[in-house]
Amino acid sequence: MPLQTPAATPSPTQLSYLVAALDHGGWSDAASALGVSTSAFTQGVAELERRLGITLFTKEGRSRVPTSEAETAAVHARAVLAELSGLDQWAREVRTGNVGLIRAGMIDTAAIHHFGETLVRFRSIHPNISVQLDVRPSSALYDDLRAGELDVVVAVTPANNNGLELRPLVSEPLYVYAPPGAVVGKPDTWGPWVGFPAGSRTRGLVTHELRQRGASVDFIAESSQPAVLCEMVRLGMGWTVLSAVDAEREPHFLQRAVKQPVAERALTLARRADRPPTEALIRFMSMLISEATASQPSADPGSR
Amino acid sequence: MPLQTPAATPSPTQLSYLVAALDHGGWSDAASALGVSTSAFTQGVAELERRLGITLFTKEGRSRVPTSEAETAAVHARAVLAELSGLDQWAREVRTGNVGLIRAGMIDTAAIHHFGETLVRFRSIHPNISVQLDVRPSSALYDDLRAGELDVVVAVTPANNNGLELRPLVSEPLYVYAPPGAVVGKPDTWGPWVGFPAGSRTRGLVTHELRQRGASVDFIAESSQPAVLCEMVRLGMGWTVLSAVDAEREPHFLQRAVKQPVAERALTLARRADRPPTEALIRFMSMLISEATASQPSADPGSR
DNA sequence: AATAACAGTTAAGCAATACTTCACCTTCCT
DNA sequence: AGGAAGGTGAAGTATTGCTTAACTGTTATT
Repeated sequence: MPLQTPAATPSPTQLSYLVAALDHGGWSDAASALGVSTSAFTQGVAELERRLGITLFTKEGRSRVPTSEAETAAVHARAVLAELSGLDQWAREVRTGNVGLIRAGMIDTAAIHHFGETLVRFRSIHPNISVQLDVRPSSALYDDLRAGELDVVVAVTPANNNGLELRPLVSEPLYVYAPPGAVVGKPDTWGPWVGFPAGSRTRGLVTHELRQRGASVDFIAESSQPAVLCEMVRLGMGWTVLSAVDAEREPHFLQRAVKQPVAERALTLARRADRPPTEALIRFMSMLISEATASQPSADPGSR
Repeated sequence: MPLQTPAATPSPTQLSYLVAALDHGGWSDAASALGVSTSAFTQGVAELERRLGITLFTKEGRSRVPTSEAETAAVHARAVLAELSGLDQWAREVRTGNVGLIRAGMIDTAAIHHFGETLVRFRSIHPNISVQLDVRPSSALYDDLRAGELDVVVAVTPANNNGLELRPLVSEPLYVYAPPGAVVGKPDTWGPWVGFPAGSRTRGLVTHELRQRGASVDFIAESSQPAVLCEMVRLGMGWTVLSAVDAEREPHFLQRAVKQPVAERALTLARRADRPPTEALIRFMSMLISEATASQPSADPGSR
């Protein structure tokens, strides 16, 4: 049974014929305004009448005049076409990246210190792109990114970039901070520590570097919030390793125990490689990238 | 150059696929809900994405999940479909005759005496059918009917029914009315007359019948309004010939000068034969016809 | 690890649609 | 009467939207 659906609904083209017929003097006039032949127009109107089951025009001399039903039908037709062109226009704006929704995730350092101003500026430049920002630890962000809950993530460079497309953004030196009054000697005298939770990217990095230097890796307390770690150090609970932006900032200002950084924490921009970025997302990412390179003049300071 | 228009607009079918995809769990589910194969569904969604130029779904394992754009697009899609189904529903109501517009024309006698109540009742039975009533002399009504300004007319039976479809409604006897105190003798003593304007159907009829009886046809005043003619007669300006419903009614009540009618004026229902009546018009006409035969029990009063 | 079930895709073919052009047909105007 | 104007119909073609059937990649089962 190859019959598809004879009880067809009016096509947008046919509806546009109807409104054109009412807007213009005659059919050939209306047809050429739409850029089709009068014949196509005739057939289109006839088909519309068939589908609606209503006579829309009657012959009057050698021309056609609309019935009173045609006027009412045209009201509906115009409404349909208006909605349709609304859709069309929205699509065009999405394509050009003027509107959109970006679900972004960042670790707190990135959201606050590195890209806080960038986010504000992006929103002011693109008021019709709504940015939903999720601030959480790196691993949670990568999980959500992989699950498709997030479109883009700024976090500590992950171990496996499986299925992700990465762009390096900034590199943060990590320094050792000791409790007030502590004696800072050789690395093997450092500790005990407070730090990010076991399993976090930064914690792993720090543990590795401390071990290399022969320091203890005895963690007696954990928190994923840098501010909390700072406060613990100030209270004398232990030592920690943090980025300067996290530690040397009011109201929890700490002094570096050692001049040289013990590690480097690289922040990357990540998105799922398998889903094409929207234009809005592309704009967002390029803004992050350009701001990052601007604030961090790359690895060779002697250039130029 | 056979290329028609590659920048196609989304089809309603495709939009319905989008909303179905968001309403149901998976695509095959949605497809079967719409009564099409999953294959058709896949292709439809793909085509919609192509036409909009926007990625609406991404692969997630072995299923497909909507992007944030899809949700917004669906809002537009739903709007379009709602308007479209509004059109559809309106068309159905017009087809069944529940809604409509009827442009009717009647001579005043018909509008007031014969079908006044009918019009009121029709409006109360069919509140969504709007009846535009035009009350004018017969010839003007026929002109407008022929010009397509009116859909249906109740007037004095016309001489030429060229292109019209007629249905007899009622037949009115016309009586002679004389001024108060006038002596009523043989027809050749009647007159002078006041009557409908020369050229009107009734005037022609009356003139013809008076002439047959040997009466004068000396018209000294004209009006198309029966009430005005009555008043002229009461003021002694002349005699007239009117239907009983027009003449023997307050506040212009006249007494018949002669018991027997001098003529019969037939009122007919007329519409253009070349344009198909809407369902609403059919209902209107049948109501007029049934009321007319009810009030005028046909030519054989002894039946049953 | 093999296999089956599942969810969606792709290919091929077909019917309907929506155009085109060209030859009409009517009506109106001169 | 002759021609222009406005619309219609037929024939042919491109595009659309559907179907079935074979296929791919993922997830669950054994």
